[in-house]
Amino acid sequence: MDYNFKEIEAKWQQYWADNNSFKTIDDFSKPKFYCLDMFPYPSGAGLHVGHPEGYTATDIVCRYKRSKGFNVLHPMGWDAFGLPAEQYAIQTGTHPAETTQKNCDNFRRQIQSLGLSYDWDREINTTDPSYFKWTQWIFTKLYNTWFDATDGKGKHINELTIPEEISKAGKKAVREYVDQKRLAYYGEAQVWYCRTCKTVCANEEVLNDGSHEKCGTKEVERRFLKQWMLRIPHYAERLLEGLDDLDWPEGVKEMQRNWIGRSTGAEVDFALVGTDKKLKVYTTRPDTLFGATYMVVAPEHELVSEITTVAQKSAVANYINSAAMKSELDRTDLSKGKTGVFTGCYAINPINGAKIPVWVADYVLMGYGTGAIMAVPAHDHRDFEFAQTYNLPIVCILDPEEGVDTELRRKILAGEACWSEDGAYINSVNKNIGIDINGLSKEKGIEQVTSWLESAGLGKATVNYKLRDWLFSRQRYWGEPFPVIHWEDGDVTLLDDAELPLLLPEVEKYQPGETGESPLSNAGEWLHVADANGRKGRRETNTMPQWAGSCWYYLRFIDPKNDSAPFAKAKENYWMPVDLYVGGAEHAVLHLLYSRFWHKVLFDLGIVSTNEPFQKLYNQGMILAFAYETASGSKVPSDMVTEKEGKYSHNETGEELHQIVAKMSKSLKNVVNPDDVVEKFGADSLRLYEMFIGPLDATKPWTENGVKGVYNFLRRVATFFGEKSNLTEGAERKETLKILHQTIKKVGDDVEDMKFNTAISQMMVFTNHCYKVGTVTSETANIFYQVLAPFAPHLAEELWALNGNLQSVGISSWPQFDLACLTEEVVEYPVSFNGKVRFRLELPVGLSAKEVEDAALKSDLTKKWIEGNTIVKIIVVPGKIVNIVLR
RNA sequence: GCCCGGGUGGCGGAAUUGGUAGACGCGCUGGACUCAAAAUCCAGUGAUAGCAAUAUCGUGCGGGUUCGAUUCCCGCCCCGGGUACCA
Repeated sequence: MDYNFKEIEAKWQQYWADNNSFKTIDDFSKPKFYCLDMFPYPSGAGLHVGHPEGYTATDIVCRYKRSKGFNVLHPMGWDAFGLPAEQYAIQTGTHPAETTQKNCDNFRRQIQSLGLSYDWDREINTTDPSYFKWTQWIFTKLYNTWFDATDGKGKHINELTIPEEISKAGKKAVREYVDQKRLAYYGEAQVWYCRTCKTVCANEEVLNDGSHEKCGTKEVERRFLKQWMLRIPHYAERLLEGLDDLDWPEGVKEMQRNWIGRSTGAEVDFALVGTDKKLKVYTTRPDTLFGATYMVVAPEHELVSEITTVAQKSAVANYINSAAMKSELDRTDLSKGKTGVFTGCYAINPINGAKIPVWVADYVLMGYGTGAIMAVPAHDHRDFEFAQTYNLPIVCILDPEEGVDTELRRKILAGEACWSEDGAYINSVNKNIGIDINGLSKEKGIEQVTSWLESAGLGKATVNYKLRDWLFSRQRYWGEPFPVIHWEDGDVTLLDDAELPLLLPEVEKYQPGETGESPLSNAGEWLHVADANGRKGRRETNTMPQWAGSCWYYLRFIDPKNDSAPFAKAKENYWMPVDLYVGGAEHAVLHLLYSRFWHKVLFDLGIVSTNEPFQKLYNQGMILAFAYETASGSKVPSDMVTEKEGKYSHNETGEELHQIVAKMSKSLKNVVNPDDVVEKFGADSLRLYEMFIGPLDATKPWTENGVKGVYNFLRRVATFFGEKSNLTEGAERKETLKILHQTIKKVGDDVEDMKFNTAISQMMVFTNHCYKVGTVTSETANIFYQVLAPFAPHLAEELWALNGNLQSVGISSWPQFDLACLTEEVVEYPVSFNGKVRFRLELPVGLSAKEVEDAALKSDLTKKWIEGNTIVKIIVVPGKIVNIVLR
């Protein structure tokens, strides 16, 4: 048989479509397997070879699981809100929905051409009103939820007890109180704003030199704007704990832990001299209180203006101004050194009564802890650097003892060097208050000082997180509108469920408004509303960020057409959690943290039945390409490169180039389009190569010769098994049976372990064997097709049908391997002398160690190797190796 | 700086409760077929020495444990990713 992949693939794709082969039925009696791909943003560029990598892997797992009797949910959809379609709209006036539709159609066509077994009846699109209706609905749930810290659980806002003094203070006070508790709130936030683009931009879009990545101008400034925020830090502890039981790559879990950034320490109050105010600091090292020689507050700290003395007023004001002008990147640039200014105010160190100066410096950040610190320069590198710059006292209270060399220790004790590790306390006694931690180690010190602070009412043990409120609004057109109305009297209300979805208005221009307002502020008719009493209101004009739609899409796949609920409870109960989630590592934190957060809120509200959404996560590695660069490091496009005997040179200059691995890029002309690969080698070859190129989680370069290699394999399969005379009836050769059953076992095990590359190599070994022996039985062939089917489904179906099977290979059961076929009769023992293998000895299987030893000693070859030496010891590992130690 | 990955032939990669290093594929070399080429099929292919049998070396570097180390331990080097004044 010729390997006519075009014909074969078209035929079977049609067959699967006609027979609804991949339709998932909600049959609750079967064991379920929910296998999810991170759904793509349908860009205008179409599919990249990186997309089918993950999709093929999950497809193989799904086809395998189906043949093992599982009810498999394997859906696909589009994360289709996003900036590119909107920018295209600004340039051309094309409605983003139109662009999106076109791109989705193209993505769908490309994905379908790969023979992936998705249930297309469950396709979803985040921009579809029937989808974002429920995104808006979930937003209203977040808005109407508060976090009860006592129970560690989110609850409906109706369950919030209003303190009596608040209710007495009137309606406005009550509303403010409640708003402070909601998981979603509308508040002032400091954001980046680009005057050229007339829009806020993300931190990542502002480059090192203070210019805006998108337009290149330096018209970027910080603005305070009212924005929607989500109180994700309330779930910090839950998000942290939840990680422990997840089957995720350790690296991803670690990144989430770092992002959440839990630290334990204490809050300590310092009295301010000459005022009745207190300055509250957060520290992880309350034990070093004796070494606190000054304090620092962030420039934005509310007390700054109050505590600054008249003499220091202008210096402080200047400093605050210049700090405000600095970009975040300047401010956090460690190489630039620390700056600050004295406020003129002093505080009292509660542990020893010392009067210490209060400074303002921008190395202290308002957003973490209390925005103020006690500085312990002897034992904190940042404080040390600052103290050196401004000649502030450095008092060592922790002796490193034997931990360092004598010179360094001398410096540390003299306050000339900084020591942040453990040691033994010195100078840490205050008899008046009964504190003496001298000689203790760090752990004990922290414990004792903290309990003293608590008993003295000066502070308390505190847990802090780096995780911040999530800025949840964008000044964009192409996003989910917030179902929110701002009324003229200052009231804010949400639409009723019955009024959802709130659709996007048609607008004439997609350009943002003049004052940092979203393009929706141009939509006059949509914008202005009035209630029954004639009260006027204005709709929220910001839209939700792209994360919103992807936060819960895995739930919608369960019941995508439900229009009375986001999903039916019974179905959710059956399908959740997701058993396998595959996608790129770039979502290690944001998407995966955001959706875990939403999921936990929904769990608390009784809307979902599992505490976590994704039980097992697997990150596919990136697919890169070879690129070429000159000795000086400049890159050369692939079409300018000539290869000769493993050396590369420039077509025109003849300069020698060396091969590197880099991201595919248009400028390097090394982008691979999956369409071209399918056209040239077929979908099965593309699928197989995506898996054979290397381990799924590794970063690896694409090579066309590699595709040829797997194409060659498939062609050899088609040629061998397509030839009727190669298939016989009757009993199979023993050796063929052995390799066949090895293959069944290895491929099955490897699929379970996501080791697809070695599964394929085993199938190659089997095929090479078939060529060697010339014929196999048709039963052997059938079994091989079943093993091949998850990987190269089109070819497997074709051969399966050719062999007389009437139903799809996809509905057959995974073959059982027979242990009896795998057992060897002889073992080839490597015999080594002093660890070096010298020869091999064939022995019957199942001999005892003693029998193996005797047999080895009897061999003439052994005698030869022993000659002139004495045997010290003989090690026999039955079934593995013989090692004879000589002297 | 800190955290997490990873270093194995010319290349992508196999093999770890410590037990024959280099499966499978690419590339390369030789042969068959062909007027020739492509395609295909067959054989070889870690390095060095040798006609060969064979020997020595060999999993980033330096040590250690062991009968035996790619695998375990200690100390380094290099590459990739994440993060960054979080007190």
